[in-house]
Amino acid sequence: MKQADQYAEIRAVVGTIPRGRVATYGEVARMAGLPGRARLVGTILGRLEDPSPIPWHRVVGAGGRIRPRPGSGALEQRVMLEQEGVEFGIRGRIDLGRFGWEVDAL
DNA sequence: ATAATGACTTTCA
DNA sequence: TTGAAAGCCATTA
Repeated sequence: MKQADQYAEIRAVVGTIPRGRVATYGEVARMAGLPGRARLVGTILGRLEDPSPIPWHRVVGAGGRIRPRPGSGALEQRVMLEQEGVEFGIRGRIDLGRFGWEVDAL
């Protein structure tokens, strides 16, 4: 399998995250068929062009925490998520039990 | 081919 | 609960 396909797969998975929900880097990697490549997901999202159709803001760190990153996008991400209805608790944490992606299984 | 880097995660003090 | 350290893995230099 070519790496270009894996990149596409990751972008596809991120694009599948429903509005108002979030997924962790690790989850995205696993669903893209690349377990253990959480960092790769972050790397790819960071290489996306500014105006990208990919909802990168729906990808957060483990435990529903916004991961610090170069630039001031972290703040933007939080704002966008709040606009989609995602609630942030104290300390800026997201309750994955309610806003996580694969929570419908209940 | 070796070394450094990073939008990650988990473990331990 | 918070912060530091190590583990992991593909990309870059």
